[in-house]
Amino acid sequence: MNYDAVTELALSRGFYFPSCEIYADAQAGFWEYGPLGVALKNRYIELWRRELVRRDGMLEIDGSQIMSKSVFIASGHLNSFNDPIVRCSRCSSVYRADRLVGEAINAIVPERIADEELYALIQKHNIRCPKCKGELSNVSRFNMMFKVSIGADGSEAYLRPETCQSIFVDFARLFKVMRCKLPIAIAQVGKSFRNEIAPRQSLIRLREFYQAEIEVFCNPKRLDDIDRFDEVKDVMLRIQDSNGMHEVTAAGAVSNGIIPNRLIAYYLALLNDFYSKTGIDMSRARFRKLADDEKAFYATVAYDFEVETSLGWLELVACNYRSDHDLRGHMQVSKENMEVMDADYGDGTSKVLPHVFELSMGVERSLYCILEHSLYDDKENDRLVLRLKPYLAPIQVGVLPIVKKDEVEAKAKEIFRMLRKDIDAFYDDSGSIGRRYRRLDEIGTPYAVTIDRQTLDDGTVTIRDRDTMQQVRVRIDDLKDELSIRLKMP
RNA sequence: GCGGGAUUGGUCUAGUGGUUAGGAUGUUGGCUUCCCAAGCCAACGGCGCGGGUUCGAAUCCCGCAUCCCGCACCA
Repeated sequence: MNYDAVTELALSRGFYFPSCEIYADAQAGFWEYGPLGVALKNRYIELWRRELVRRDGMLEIDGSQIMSKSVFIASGHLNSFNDPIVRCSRCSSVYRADRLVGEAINAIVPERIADEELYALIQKHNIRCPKCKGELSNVSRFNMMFKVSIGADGSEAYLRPETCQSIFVDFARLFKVMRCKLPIAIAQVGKSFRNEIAPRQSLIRLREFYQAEIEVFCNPKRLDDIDRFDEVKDVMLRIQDSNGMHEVTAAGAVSNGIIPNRLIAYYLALLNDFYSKTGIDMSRARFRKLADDEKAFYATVAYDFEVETSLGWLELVACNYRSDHDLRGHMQVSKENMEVMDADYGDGTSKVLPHVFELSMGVERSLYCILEHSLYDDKENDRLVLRLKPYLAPIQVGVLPIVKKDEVEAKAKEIFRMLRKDIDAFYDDSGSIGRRYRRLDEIGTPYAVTIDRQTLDDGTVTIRDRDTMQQVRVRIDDLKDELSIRLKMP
């Protein structure tokens, strides 16, 4: 299905909708999760915990969203998480100053060039607005972080632009108190904030959004020494690099150099396993190796996990080898030692400043892809079906009396009460049975339990399967078990 | 941020200055109904915000905001 269909479903059934929408000064880039959306998100996160955090023995933390200025001096965000821009004084078009100059003088402009130098170049070469030939303003900076002031004296701080900085800041303590050994992964799911110039497309580019990030701390000399690699060596990965698309096993990708080491291959494989269980069509997904000019300022090697949608290829997860960029930065600014002890591998030292490989996941984008890949227009049966994996469905089972008559209704309510504490169940007795099935189909409810006259005679009910519309009859005594089996996480 | 288009019940939409603002769908209640959006009755619910023009504005003009498309930007 396409973006419009997903958006209409989201609005009409309360998966998500614009924030502050009753006010005219509502800002773009902020969206709310409704009841179905938050349930879907929670189940998605639970699958993430299962397939990544627990599977790999990661530590999970939950850090502050507001962090002090020093954090972002150390991380480089105050200097690098902003773009030099110039504005045309006539048509007020805005351009990236470094790129404009680079194109005009046909040379590469260094990343760390000062604004004054950039402006000097603009004047020296008489660079004008590409659109209207108007004069360009002074170079200014647009920082993507939201600044906040704390307390009565208004101390400067920032909303975190990525969740991972808490992990780096907390690393030294966590390593000690959790008795860690390299390699160790630390995970966090939470909100991040970026002051995007042009938020677009509902959940795709937000100013406030959830990230689920994993930072793997490792000894840079031991990147091929991963005990658990055998678990994933046969996982098939689709990897695109400058030589084209490769469909290879994790082990094959390492041996022929498509992936530089086993550590990266191992975590890409875990991520692949996770996404293959979300219901995203993996034949429309790939890991794309980024070229040097696409990478973030801190990355030395980067793969994006991308999924094809009606909006084109969407980046869901940035997988960056950040080397020691972050720990080194925090070590220098805070004077806190971030080195840890590892085994002595024969070079006479066991002290190491860990390197980091990260999996930085955009939660909203992932949920959007799941919705788009799951939504199906079943023309044969004249219905819209959200074919979510049962374990991700916001409402897991509908409980429906076949007719609204005293005895059947009472029995149905009794069964609903029996289920509701263990299973996300929804009771519905309004309208015809077909209409109620359709409503459940549209929000992705995988099963419907129907109570009919036979229930009163022999204590059985039917379970209807959303995708096949087939029904099986089970005893009420077995119902909870029957449903639990079907709803189990994979 | 630039250019273009758009904004009417929860959702989709008709409406070129005077309409009781229409329909579909939905929701609620009732009747009917024992398996896939059936039918009947009733009810609920709307012109993005702010200015202006006009005797009169959903409709014309200006500003703002949001949404969509393209450009630019994007960890």
